[in-house]
Amino acid sequence: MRELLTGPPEVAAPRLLGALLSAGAVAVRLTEVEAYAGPADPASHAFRGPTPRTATMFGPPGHAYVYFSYGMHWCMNVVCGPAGRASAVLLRAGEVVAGLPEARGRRPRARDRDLARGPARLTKVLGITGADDGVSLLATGGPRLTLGEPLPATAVGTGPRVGVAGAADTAWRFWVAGDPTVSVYRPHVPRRRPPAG
DNA sequence: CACTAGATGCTCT
DNA sequence: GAGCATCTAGTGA
Repeated sequence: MRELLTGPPEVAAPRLLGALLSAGAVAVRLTEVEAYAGPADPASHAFRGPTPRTATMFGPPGHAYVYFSYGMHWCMNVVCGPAGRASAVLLRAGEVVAGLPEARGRRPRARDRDLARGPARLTKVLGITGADDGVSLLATGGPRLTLGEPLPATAVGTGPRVGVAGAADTAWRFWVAGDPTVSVYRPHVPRRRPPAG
């Protein structure tokens, strides 16, 4: 796992499909991920160099990069690549395989297959917030948040990343083919400015 | 099912 | 101030 996460994100990302992400009682089997290649990637938060928010991405691999999105949501990445490269894998969706009661309690209106179908839904169901930014996912000793060894790869679908403006044609989104918990593709749409005045 | 609009606040320029 | 690696509720078929 550590060797895998030391490599480039477009290699690590598809291999993480099927891996188990555990947070307390709730666990998710990853079914959809995206690769982000740091300063070399126009879609990456690290594109314009390090900032306070993206500091974790520039740190060692195997840690969680958690950021706040759209004023309401948390999204989680796994930092990969050599330290300083700021590469990461965004965890976009998964299937809840443990702690179903807790998961349902955190998203009471969602059907089971939608519980972790989307990056912000996944963090909500697992109870992940900015407090988890920077924690190691590979540590031993029973930490709250852990990433298990990936299973042998099954059929993997690939396509462009969801909702990104830069490098919109780069096919760095990977998912478990045919899995119902994979989110729907949506291209980037510029936010319409409210009328002036 | 498809599509639209609004919520909501942090981050960086 | 502009721009978000999003989600939900609403409408219409």
